[in-house]
Amino acid sequence: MAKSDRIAAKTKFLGFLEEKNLRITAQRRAIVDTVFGTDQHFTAEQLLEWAREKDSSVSRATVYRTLPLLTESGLVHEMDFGKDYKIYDPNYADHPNHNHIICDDCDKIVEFESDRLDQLEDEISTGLGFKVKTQQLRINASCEEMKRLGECKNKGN
Amino acid sequence: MAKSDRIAAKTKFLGFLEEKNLRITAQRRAIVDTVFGTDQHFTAEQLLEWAREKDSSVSRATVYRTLPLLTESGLVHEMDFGKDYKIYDPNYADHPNHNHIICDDCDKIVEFESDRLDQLEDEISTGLGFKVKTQQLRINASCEEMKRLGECKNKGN
DNA sequence: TTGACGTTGATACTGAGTCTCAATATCTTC
DNA sequence: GAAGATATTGAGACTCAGTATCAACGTCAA
Repeated sequence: MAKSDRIAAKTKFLGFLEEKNLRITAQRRAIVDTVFGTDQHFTAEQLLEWAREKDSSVSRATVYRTLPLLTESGLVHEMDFGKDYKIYDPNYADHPNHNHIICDDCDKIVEFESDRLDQLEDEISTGLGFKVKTQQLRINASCEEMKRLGECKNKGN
Repeated sequence: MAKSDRIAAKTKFLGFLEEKNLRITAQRRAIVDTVFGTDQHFTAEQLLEWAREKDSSVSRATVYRTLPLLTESGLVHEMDFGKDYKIYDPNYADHPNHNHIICDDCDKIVEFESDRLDQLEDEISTGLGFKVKTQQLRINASCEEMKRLGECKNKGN
């Protein structure tokens, strides 16, 4: 995400708050600055830690209260990969329909989009009498190619 | 799952225990009977409750200890739909590659398989340098058709 | 029957996420 | 700028699925 996009995302979120008659507080600013100051996926606990570096008064409760606002605004995407925690993606606005391949060896997450996939999912769902609301394809894989290129760091177990 | 398949699954699991030099206990029998005595998806807590009806001595710990054995044996499939609990599917041996549509209104889960989908996933993954190990497509949807047929019971909230 | 050892239940614990509530900050109105 | 209505805050208690511990017990081969 380019720097201009980050500023745009931040502005959009502040607008979202205003629309809903929610207040712009120092803590929310710190959280939003953090979220749109990185391209990385993060967990709630990571966000808490990072946001506290900007404003030490940010509490766990506020982080957990702000995350649903961020996802509701459509700027951040919440993902559940079946670990014990959720993962958040700050690049959602740019890639709203992406899927994930997770390397079981190194935990690396790769995103991809596919119109053919979206189409097929739609077709199948409609055939079964459903209307797709959201969709999440998760592929667990081993990164053969990445290993060869030395990009896969095996977990030490 | 037909009754004969259930008995087969149970026998296979007992064989799996024997192979691994694990003991066949009354509690494991109760759990296995429960698992292969239903077609329904279930949670760990549900399994505990049901198994206790067969043998009141079954403890929560034993259920949680037996579930990984059941999934390791390949007879039961563990799924995480991003709720706060995992869901287990006792029909896995018969349909090892199925996907799920979840109705957001009534929590109903519908399974489906698609060769075209499997193929497409494989193609995309290979193109990105990965080798698929497992895959899980989850579609959250509203069951338009089911509502019309009166099969969707909206949650009361 | 014995004994090695796998398995058990009760219960304490973990950790992500939620709830509560009194204190505080924001923003609008004047 | 002050006041007031009310949204928001942090600390910490709480929830709940799942895990770890450990002494007592059950299984099964010999």
